[in-house]
Amino acid sequence: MSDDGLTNTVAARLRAVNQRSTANREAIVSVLGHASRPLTIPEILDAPHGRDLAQSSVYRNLVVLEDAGLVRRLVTDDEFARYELAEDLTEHHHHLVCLGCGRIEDIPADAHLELSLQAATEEIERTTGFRTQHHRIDLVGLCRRCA
Amino acid sequence: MSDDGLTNTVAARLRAVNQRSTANREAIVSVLGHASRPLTIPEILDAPHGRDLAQSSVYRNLVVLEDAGLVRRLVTDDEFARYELAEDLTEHHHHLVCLGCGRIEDIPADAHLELSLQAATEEIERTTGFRTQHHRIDLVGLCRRCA
DNA sequence: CTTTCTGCAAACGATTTGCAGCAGC
DNA sequence: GCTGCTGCAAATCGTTTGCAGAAAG
Repeated sequence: MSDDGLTNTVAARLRAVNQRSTANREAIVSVLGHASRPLTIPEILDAPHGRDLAQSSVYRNLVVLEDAGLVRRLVTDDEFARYELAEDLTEHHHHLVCLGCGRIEDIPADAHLELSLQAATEEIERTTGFRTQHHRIDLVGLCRRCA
Repeated sequence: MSDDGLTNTVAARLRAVNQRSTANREAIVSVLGHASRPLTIPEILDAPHGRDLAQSSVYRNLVVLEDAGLVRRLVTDDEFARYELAEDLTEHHHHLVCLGCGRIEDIPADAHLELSLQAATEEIERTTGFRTQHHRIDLVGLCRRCA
């Protein structure tokens, strides 16, 4: 999505949940939109955005952005939560989790794998009554640099 | 694995990392071994084990048990971390994560899905240099009761 | 102008840690 | 008997929250 299209989507979805469109919120979405991986809050605070974000505002705004369906929160084994743009603003992807440096990288979803998972999901829903909303696939190991 | 076999494995792996075999540690492993899903620390404390575990000891012992390769720690979106027996003591499985009640249930791995994922993993390792140690697949949605 | 957002500083709560006494080996 | 485990209570630290002033609409 173009930066402009993204800006419009942000404004629209915030309005839809009765939240105001503010410079802080735009800045946070912009930072996430330019990353190829989920970011921690320290990383968001350190990223350049032409304005100094207060930590508490970032925490509060990420909750709002998540409610608005603009952002997804991930939790992993390390100390900080991580945030990425909602999948309908990016592309369906999975994650490589590095045990060495703690970094998480996005990886595009594989079509054949998605089909297998969809078949397995349907079988599970049939036998358990579970209603799937989305899935997560993570490969956990060591990235090239840490290997 | 039988309860006795498990007890021996626990003793052996603790010894291997220079840790003592204690009643608390056996009790924690036993509780996890009788659950069909990962448990939080409050759940472990509430489970009957014929002995009163101190919260701090449970936290400390779970770290030791994880080091010994007996237990795996999971983190999800809710407030508490969850613990389950290491996969070589159970069977390879994936998780159903319920957004309603927060519960996580084990689900056996599907052979065809595993093959697809293995193929995708090899391709990813080839192109990125990532070294996979294990993977996670979660279905996130609502369980039968919460649907 | 009114309502909501922001930044600061204080509160919260899951997890970790210091310490003195008890248990594994 | 040493050494390391246990329980208690206090500390830690990522995250949340109360409040007074600033910005969105």
